[in-house]
Amino acid sequence: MTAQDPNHSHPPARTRFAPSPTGYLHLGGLRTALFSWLWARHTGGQFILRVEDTDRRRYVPDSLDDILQGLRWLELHWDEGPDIGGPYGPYVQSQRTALYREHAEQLIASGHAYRCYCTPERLAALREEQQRRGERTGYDRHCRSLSPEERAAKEAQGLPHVVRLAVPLEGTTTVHDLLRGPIVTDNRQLEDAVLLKSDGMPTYHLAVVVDDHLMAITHVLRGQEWLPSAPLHQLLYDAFGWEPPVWVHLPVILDPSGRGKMSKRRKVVDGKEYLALVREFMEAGYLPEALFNFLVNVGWNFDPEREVFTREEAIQRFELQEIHPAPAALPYEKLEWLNGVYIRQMDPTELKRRLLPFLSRQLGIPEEDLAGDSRLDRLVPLIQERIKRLDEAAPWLDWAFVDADALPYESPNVLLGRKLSPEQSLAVLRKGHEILQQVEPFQADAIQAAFRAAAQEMGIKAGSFFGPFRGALTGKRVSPPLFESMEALGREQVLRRVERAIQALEAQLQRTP
RNA sequence: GCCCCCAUCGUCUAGAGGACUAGGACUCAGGCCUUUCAAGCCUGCAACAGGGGUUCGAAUCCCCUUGGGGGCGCCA
Repeated sequence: MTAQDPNHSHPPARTRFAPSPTGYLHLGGLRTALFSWLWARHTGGQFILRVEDTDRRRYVPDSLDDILQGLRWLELHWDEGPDIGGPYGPYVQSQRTALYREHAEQLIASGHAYRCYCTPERLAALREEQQRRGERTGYDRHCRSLSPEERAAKEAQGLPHVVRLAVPLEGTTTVHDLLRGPIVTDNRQLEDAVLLKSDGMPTYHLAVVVDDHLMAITHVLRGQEWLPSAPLHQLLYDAFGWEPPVWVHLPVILDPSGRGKMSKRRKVVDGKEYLALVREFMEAGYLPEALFNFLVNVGWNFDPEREVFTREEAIQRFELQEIHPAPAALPYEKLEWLNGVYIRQMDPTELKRRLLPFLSRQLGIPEEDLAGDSRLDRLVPLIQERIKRLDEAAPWLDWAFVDADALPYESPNVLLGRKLSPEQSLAVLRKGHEILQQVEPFQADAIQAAFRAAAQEMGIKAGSFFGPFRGALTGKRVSPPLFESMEALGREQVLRRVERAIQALEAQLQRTP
């Protein structure tokens, strides 16, 4: 049995998702969280949430809520985290600053790090000069070679300082990425990165290494943009004498045009708008189970012959080694299709329940009123196979929730049957009105049978005969199935609408004799 | 500019040297069904980036080129 055997069992893994509260959750972040969660669940381990809030300047107050909400929406529940605690807390980096300082001191003492007193101005000037000369930008290690006397003098002045990693001047550093194998970096390509900022906060490099180790994280899944700094992290693990976790650098998600990393803003390509934030997908009426299914199949493949699967099945089959390391553009049309698949296979009662907030908002009707409206129970199954997103239901159903008098016949053409003149359409409506008054029971089958008979009698194709009623009922050319819609509306409303349509057509004929 | 990663239909992907006439899905096109629109069913279009090796045999292994992506902050 090889390590790549899908049936190979793995020891319980501890994975984490470590967002920074500097912006709203986007699909790239959600995918990283999803894969981390999947691996923890697959191995029967733990999924940890940690907040990396060490950048005070970029902090966005409601972003953490947004992130937690997004994860909960997809039901990626964490076993340890800032809100629920756990044995390795606290899970918020700003509450762990003492830990980082201690570890930075430890590195200084062991000669793996040093204090640097260079001012931001000096660094900016240095970078500018390097760029002007076309050199690789980076710190020139000015403070690394300070003598003890010089250091003491700077200290005596009380100068602000950072702590930098003393990268070996020679040799190579090897990072083992699960998907790519060993990656060897010449240490001369590496910078003496800042570990502790002058405000006492750690940078990502220090914090992530200290926390992942202290929290006993076994597998680090993160975006590929971290690959270039992974050697730094390896060096830190070496300096501390710790064993690094398994690193899995996930392929970046490209924006829909396929060029460039997906941004956090919705993107317009060829006139189509592509969402980026998880909250936008929620608001647009995508189902979490569909988004879950969709995201799992980008960068990994559940089964070459099967597109639709449950989360339990995904947990069971998921394997880190099978992740495809190439960057991928999100196939949005596939998400649209998948969402439709999930809507269609949903229990209609459940669909109605999920539709309520959307219909309420879009139709301006309180949710409670809609929930108790029996018309909706009849109507929802009719649109179930016609919508791909929950926000598409309202335009299919709005006509049913206005009074007959309020229904606009904006284009008189909606009242005309296909290939029928206004006069013929009027005759059809009058005939139908008669039928609708008498037909018993007022149910789809009975109405349809009567209508078909009438159509045949008049020598009109059934489809053409039905057209004027579709318009009369809904004010639209496209609607849910006609007879079921009639049944849902009830005889009285249907008759009033047909009467109004007859009046409208009569008025039109008088105007244009 | 320097460093790194990646490379199969338009897109997401299957493919672990012979089972490849390169499979599936979305999209698109055509057809069937039909009460509008959908849904469903059927059919079709469509890819191994290029060049060198290795091998009896390469989509698969190696090298180069090209292309794409990422990174080079007291951001994460």
